[in-house]
Amino acid sequence: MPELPEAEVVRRGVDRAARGRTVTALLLGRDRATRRDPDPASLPALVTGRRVESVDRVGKVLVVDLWAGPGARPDGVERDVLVVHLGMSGQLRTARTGDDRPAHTHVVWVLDDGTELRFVDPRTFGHVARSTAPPGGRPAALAHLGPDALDELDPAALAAAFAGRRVAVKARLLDQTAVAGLGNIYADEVLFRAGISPLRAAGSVRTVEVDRLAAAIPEVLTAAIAAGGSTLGDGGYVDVDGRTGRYQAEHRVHARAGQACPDCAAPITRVRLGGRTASWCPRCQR
DNA sequence: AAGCACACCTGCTAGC
DNA sequence: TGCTAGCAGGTGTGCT
Repeated sequence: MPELPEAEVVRRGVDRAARGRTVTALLLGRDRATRRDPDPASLPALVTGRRVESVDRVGKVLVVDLWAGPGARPDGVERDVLVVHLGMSGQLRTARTGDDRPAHTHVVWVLDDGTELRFVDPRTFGHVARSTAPPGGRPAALAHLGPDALDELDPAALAAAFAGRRVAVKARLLDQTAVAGLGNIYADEVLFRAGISPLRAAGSVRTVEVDRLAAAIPEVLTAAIAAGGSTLGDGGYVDVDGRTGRYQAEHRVHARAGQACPDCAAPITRVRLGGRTASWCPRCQR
């Protein structure tokens, strides 16, 4: 479910709830949620007693920075972090300690103020794992990700990601090693706003088109964050307080096959592309 | 070696 | 009403 805007809305909620708090216990449920960690059994000992210094984001992945305290962390020290990937169906939810936990709660951070943070993930494509990060840098576990679509992408970086690639431009946008943060919803939306067909070979996109796309990406992502993200029909995405997003009302093409294009009124088409569904306007997008 | 299919899961919906 | 097939926001692996 969550793409960059949803991850960012969740990040802000986790930051509000957990930054500065000390973790008094880490409870692990289903093993699969920690399958990417080198030694899941030792995670509670690693995390318990640590203070949440910051909650960051790279692409769709959240980074919870933990410091053993008690004082401020000195500069220049390698950081222990937990990376949290929400996968298709993952949620992070805050609640009072003692409240009933929903089904599919796989990881619980018990905090020192009587609240807890829960990782809930029915489809179990998400995960929680430890990593380490250099001062001010990215965790080692996220080294493979390309530039963050909101914070690190510029026209030159996007052009470099496309150069010489014969793969469809939408598939390239979904490749997290090329650009980190776009998923199926926002890839459809940014291509529409840039007037580019999702089926075009990435390497065939001209400079002027790359520039339009590089401008559309932060515009769409910023607007989506401001609207609290996108919650599609199944209601799967909610923020830490259980609130749904509102950006789905602004979608121009995603999941609107058969409806009229908002710009030209031609019917929006859906095609199968790399095992996913792409929605686009064949008249506006060339 | 880029690009592709597939596996990994659960839940919901559309259709019979 | 009840069953089943198909589909869903993602990504790591292994094949060609």
